[in-house]
Order: sequence, then structure tokens, then C-alpha cells
Amino acid sequence: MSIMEMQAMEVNTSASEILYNAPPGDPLSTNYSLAPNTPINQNVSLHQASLGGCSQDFSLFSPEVESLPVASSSTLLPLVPSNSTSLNSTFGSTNLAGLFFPSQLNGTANDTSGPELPDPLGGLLDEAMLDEISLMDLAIEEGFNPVQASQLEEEFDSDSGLSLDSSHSPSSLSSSEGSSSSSSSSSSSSASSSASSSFSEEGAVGYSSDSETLDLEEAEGAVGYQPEYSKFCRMSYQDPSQLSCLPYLEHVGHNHTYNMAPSALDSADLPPPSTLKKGSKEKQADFLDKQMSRDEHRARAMKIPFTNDKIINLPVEEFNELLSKYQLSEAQLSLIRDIRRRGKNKMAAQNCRKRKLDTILNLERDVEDLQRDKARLLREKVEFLRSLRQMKQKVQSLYQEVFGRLRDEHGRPYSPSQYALQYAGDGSVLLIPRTMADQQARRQERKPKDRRK
DNA sequence: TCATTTTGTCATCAA
DNA sequence: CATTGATGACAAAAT
Repeated sequence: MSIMEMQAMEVNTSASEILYNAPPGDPLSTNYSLAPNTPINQNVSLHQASLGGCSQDFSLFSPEVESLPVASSSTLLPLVPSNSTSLNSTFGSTNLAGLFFPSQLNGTANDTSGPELPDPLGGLLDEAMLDEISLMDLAIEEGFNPVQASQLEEEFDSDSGLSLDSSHSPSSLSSSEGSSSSSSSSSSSSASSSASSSFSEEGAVGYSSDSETLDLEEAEGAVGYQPEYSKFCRMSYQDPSQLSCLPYLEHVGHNHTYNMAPSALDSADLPPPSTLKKGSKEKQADFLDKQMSRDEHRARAMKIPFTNDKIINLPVEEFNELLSKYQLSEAQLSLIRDIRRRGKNKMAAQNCRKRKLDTILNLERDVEDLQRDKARLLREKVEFLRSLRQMKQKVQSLYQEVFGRLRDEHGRPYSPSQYALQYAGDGSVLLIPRTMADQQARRQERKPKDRRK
């Protein structure tokens, strides 16, 4: 995405107008009153705004550009009869010209570059940019950071936009992107791995007979997945049925009648011991009954002689060992197998769901990161265009100065409508008749456009 | 009671 | 081949 945008930025720069439009209070734009006379309607839609700006720019600087919808060169030429025409042909005919944009970017409301500051490079403005950059882009971000922007500005002033482009955005972008994506992937992978490891660990603890040391947190570990998200993870670790799986509850099991009920006794939200002592045992039994999972009920009904927790969490070897100690009917064995399968799957499902939530969280984080990156790139683009605009104006004024000092053999100044300066490939500057300049301008004008299509 | 969320279960695949 | 974990889909349970 970033690459695309950067490319788009190089090729079509009409979007710059939008960018300038977006932050009306942009403190930076106030620093540059380059186009003070440019009429700006900030309330118009993006397209209108940009087109309006474009047409003005183009009319001033590149009347020869046919593609432009409103080449109002005729109307505006009178304002700048001499330099505007010459500038157009000149810049339009050179590759260098492509570097410079219309100086009046729409959004710079405070800018004051009017018709008297024609821009030879209006042709570069391309509406394609509008598709990629919109006010929305800027609206999304948390607003321009004046400090950052000014820093960027300074860099632009002292440095070339390209250097900044290459040194800044890619590194920061890649780093942030990499961190975010890697964090998501690594975190999820590590989480899952830790999940499995801790799970097996728990299992090991679990079947080490009567370890009463497991606490709730370890129980969480048993499930294996404990990512940092707290708000998101709504899994209830207090679930009695889950606790029943924990080995440390087994020892309560010799509560005769209810082998698997004891889980309830240890859980925090259960009735206090007083009720256990003095409360009716019936009620207690009912309560415990309700706390038991379906499989626990089934196991009790089938008189399975050991806890579901063991059935589920013992490793295969010990599990088979355990089974061999008892004379179990086929139905009992079948139920035990089901209990084991379901119990394991239950935990797997819990892990799976937590993992899914974690993934979603990470993706959300990634989205935020990418949005930040995008906003930053847009900011950088604005600064880039800003400096570009400045350079254009410099070149333009230089052009006018040079052209204005030229004299023919009779000591008379050249007419800007008949002659134009043109950069040669070797770096020299030639004074050529306008007609030639126009032709060359058209030739160069078409090449890039055709190439793009 | 109804809607929504959470949890359990099953089927299936892959390791 | 048996076991186990992951996961989608569905249903029961809980909120």
C-alpha cells in the first residue's frame, strides 16, 4: 500500500490539493504563503476543489496540455502575458519541468500565489491521486502533528524529498509493520506453543496423583492460553466443570457418594463451609449435582470408579494402567473413552477460542498500526509536496529572471510569446522558438501518459 | 420470553 | 493404526 501510494505520489500529484485542503488549520501551511491570491473554496468537494485548482494552475503554466479540462489559458494569459506562455512551453518540454507543480495548491487557503505566479508544471497534476488520497485519509488520522511536520519540513528544506522518502518512511514503516505483524504472528505462535507446553505440563501435574498445590492460575495455565488481553478474554476460568478437571480436587473425592462433585467445594463462588457442616446434605447434594458436568453425571451413573479428571488428563500409559486395574464393562469403557475424548476436546475448544480471540486482537492492533503508518505517510507526502511547491517557485522565478535579462542582437528583450528557455539534456539552457518548444512539450507530454496506460 | 453470548460436543483433518 | 490437537459447525446452557 505504501509503495503504491508513494509511486502515485511521484507520478500524479494532483492529490496534493486535497492534502492541503484537509487540514485547514495546518500550522505549517501558514508558514508558507506562496500562493496568496489563489482563490480557494474549502467547502467544495474534493474533486471540485482539486479541479478548480488544477485548471487554474494549468491555465497558467501548461496551456498546451490538452487533457486538462479547463485550460483557461486565454483568460488568464492576459494577467501574465509574457512569462506564462514562455514558461509553459519551456517547462512542458523538459523533463525537469515534471518536477515542478503548480504553486497554488488548493488547500492552502492562506497561500497567496495568484495568477502572477504561474506554474509551468500543472500537467503533472493527475486526478488519479484523488482516488488514492482523500480527505477521509486525513480525517482518519489524529490530525497533523505540527512538530513532526515542521521537522519534516526542515528536512525537506535541507534535503531532497527523495532522501527523506527513502530514509524515513520505508524504515519506520517496515519496522512498525514488521513489529506489528511479527508480534501478532510470534505472539500467537508462541502463545499456542506455550499453551501446548503448559498444557502438557499441567497434565503431568494432574496425573501425579494428589497434588493439591494447583491454584486457579495454574488451572488457567492448564488451558494453556493466557494472552495479555484482559478485556477481550471473557472465558470463565471459574467454571466448576472446568475445575472438576483439576487434579487437586480429587482428594475431596472420598466424599463417598459424589466422587466427582468435590470440585464445587473448592471453587470460590461456592457456599461457605458453614453450609457444608450444618446445611442439609440434601441441598448440598443437589447443588453439587447441578455443578457436575453431563459427563460427570454419566460417569456416576455408570459407576465409574475414578474421576473424570483422571480419565481426561492422564497420559495414555497411565490411563491404560488405570483401566487395567478395574473390571469394567464394555459400556463403562466406552463411556470412559467418550469422556476422555470429550474432555480433551473441551479444553482444545477453549484453547482454540482463546487463540481466535487473540488473533482478532492482534489483527486489530495491526490495523491500528497500519492506519498510523498511513497517516504518517500522508503527512510526509504533504510535506513533500510542500517542498516541491517551493522548489517550483524558485525555478520559476529564476526562469523569469534569466529570460528577462536576455537580449537579442539589437539589445531588445525576447518576447516570451515567441521564445522560451529550454533545458538541454547536457544541462545547458537553450533559447528556442516557442513553436519548437511547444512541439517538444507535447511529445514529452504523451509519452508518460501512454506508458501509464 | 427472547436475543445474545458462552460453552460443550461432534465431525473431520492433520500431525 | 491409535492418539491427540485444531477447528468449523451446531446445539445446549448461560446471561
